[in-house]
Amino acid sequence: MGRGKIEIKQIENATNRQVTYSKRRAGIMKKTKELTVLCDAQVSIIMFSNTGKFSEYCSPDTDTKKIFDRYQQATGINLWDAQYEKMQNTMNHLKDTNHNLRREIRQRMGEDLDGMDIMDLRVLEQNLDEALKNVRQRKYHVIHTQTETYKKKLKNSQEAHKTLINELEMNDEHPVYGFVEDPNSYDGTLALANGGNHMYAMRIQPNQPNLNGMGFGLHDLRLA
Amino acid sequence: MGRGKIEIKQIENATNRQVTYSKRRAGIMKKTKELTVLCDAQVSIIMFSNTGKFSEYCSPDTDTKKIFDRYQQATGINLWDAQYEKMQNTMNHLKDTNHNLRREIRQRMGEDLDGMDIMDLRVLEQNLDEALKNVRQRKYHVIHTQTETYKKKLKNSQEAHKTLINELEMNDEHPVYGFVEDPNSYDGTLALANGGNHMYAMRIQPNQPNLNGMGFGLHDLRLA
DNA sequence: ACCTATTAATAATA
DNA sequence: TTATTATTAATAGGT
Repeated sequence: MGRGKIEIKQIENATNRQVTYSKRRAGIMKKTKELTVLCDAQVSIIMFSNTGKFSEYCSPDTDTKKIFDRYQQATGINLWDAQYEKMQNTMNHLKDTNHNLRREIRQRMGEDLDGMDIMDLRVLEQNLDEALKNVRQRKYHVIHTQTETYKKKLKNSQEAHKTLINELEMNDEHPVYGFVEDPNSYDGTLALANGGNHMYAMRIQPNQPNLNGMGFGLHDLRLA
Repeated sequence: MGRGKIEIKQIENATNRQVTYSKRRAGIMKKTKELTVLCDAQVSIIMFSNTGKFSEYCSPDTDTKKIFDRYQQATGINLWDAQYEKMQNTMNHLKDTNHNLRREIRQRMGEDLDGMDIMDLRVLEQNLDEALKNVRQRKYHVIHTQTETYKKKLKNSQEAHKTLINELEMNDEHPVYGFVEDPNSYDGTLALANGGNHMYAMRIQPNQPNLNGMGFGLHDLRLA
């Protein structure tokens, strides 16, 4: 159906190929439209040319997604649903795990203990006792470290001052006693080293303050 | 292109329609195959006839899913990816939550405390202290309840025995002292009411035993 | 993009 | 469904 018969094999000349693609594509689309009208069929065509050009046809009264859904039904083969279901399972598993983790935390907070028997409670008690010891130990360690740091800073500061004042005295030969700091003004910090359990007492009751990242104390344990 | 020209509108006669569908479908498929060969194009055709009959064409060196993936890229409109991405986000969020819950539990176990400052530690300490009190209180409550139950059982049992023995005495007029139980043989149970902290001591050290469902103590906190 | 000789598709029919 | 064939439609190559 042209000025000569052609062999059905790849057209070498790129321009010719492009022209033929356009013409024949138009022909197929036209035929398809006619088919849908004449025979009341539902058709989806998706085409990519050699050069990546995209074109599609879809019969009226439907859309590509619907046709594809139907295609999946018809073929039975369905990669998406498998993937989807797998994700759904993973998600449910994560939700369950989270739920259980929240329960464990509630129990570690001394709530939700109704389902536990004596053995459970004894294990939990011992566990909490150990934890408490660790936390106290760590707290005292941090306080001690911090106090040492402050002590050193104070000492350095005082020595810097002394040096400065000595220099002033050397230069001016007029002692300036007013600039000597009272070491006791730093004691607010040192008080922490002695336990200082009263210091932030009033701030402990309200909602958990900003803590270490998303760690201890920031989850709504009633969720999931 | 037939024995006469036809108007492009739905063919009323069902048989005719069916015949035309078959013929024209074959024509379109043939043309499409030719196109893919001549022009090196990638095409997917999905067709459903009036009567629900499914047929498809897909160019060689690819498959319908690939073409559809490409279609989604080309159109940008993509219901599946949107859904997929949404699930992925939810999943990531769940994983994060999971991770944080595990960390909180580790901290409540006295581990992973390096990132916490004095305030954090103080709050955690107070929280654990409260929890410990709750757990102890609950433990004693459970022990007390259980002990009371045993006491009642014991009492009932003894009374049942007495009644029985009385009845025997009445009937036989031969007292049977040997059957009177020694109430102190039940003291193993009563001991629990007095704290009994030594009783299961040797069983506490090994791996956490079966606890309340999936609650306290069953998660691998290093995961996620 | 248009033209048109030529081939291909297909409507009616069996 | 398949085969035939008169007729229309598609299109290859040229402009």
